[in-house]
Amino acid sequence: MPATIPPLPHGGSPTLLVLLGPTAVGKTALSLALAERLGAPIVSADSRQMFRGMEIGTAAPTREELARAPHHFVGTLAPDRYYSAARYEQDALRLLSALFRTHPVVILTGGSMLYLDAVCRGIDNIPTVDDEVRTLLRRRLEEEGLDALLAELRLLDPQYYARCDLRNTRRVVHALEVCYTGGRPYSAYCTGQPAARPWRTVKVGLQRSRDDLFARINSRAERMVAGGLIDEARRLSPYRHCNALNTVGYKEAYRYLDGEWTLREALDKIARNTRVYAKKQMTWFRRDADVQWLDAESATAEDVASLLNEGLGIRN
RNA sequence: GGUGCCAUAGCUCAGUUGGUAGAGCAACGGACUGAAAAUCCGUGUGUCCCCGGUUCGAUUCCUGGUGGUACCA
Repeated sequence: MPATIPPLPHGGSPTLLVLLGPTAVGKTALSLALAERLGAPIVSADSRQMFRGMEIGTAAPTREELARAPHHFVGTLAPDRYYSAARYEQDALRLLSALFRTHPVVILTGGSMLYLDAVCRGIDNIPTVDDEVRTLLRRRLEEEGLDALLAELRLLDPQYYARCDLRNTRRVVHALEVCYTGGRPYSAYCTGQPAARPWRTVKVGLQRSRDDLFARINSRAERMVAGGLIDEARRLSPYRHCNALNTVGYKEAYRYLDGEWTLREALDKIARNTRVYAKKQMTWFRRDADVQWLDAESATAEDVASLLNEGLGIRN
């Protein structure tokens, strides 16, 4: 429990303390120490830890860890539930407004890059795609191919066509879905303007040397498998085609359960794909100039807390 | 011990009728606006096992060696 609750920093404005970094860097441990030091609740920004029953494969906080501070958005969704970054933004904003009524500081921690951005900067207001439109476009993609859809996108939204990754089927289809659902070009909804937030945001990133991080990822993969990841995947197999299970760790576990890979092969791939994921996260985080980086090996809750009092942070 | 086959990128392998070489995976870099642990894009990093020989030129052909592998003893 918190020894002292520090005075409201920055003239009393509520502060969202964002603790980010690649997977396995050590966010959970530091977030708990911080929560205790600041008396702050923890809001998870992890697109996979939100689902129930995926504790081992997502390295979710344990029962003991959860007991050390109030947590939100951990294990709250059924695995077959549709979810998205935009829904997360809405859910998180609602939650944060409530939490700030009683807490001067709230900790937002996780590695889901788009989820963090959704809270910090916002996602433009894009219409929700009709199921009918979605089904139709998927069928047309199969029957007519990507080129036909590209030609259509070029006509309907030349602006997006010009900057779109034309090989990325998912993006092309989504842009068309929005065009048809909203009756306006997809790019018309993309303002790129950061949303205003009624709180101060301080972003702290945790860093480790690549060798160090990769060694932690490798040994964590071993521990997951030893700790029952395969059984967990087996229990979740009714949902294996849901997006929740389109996740590093489970995909490889199913290849093993299907007899395609040995356990050793699956384990090696889990470690490897987790390393690839971590690199992708670092690529994303690196370009964010608002992040203040700390060395994960030596950073203490005290170090992070002191950043709060320096008046640094982003005000939208 | 004998005979055959193999030795090329970090790994699995392709290829060069003799003109110093490429795929997949990994690695490295990047993109990212309602599926984001998702989806997609870019980059070849090499004593072509070693010593000789033939040749204008050998990773490629030939002698020998080393290592591996299969079969026969």
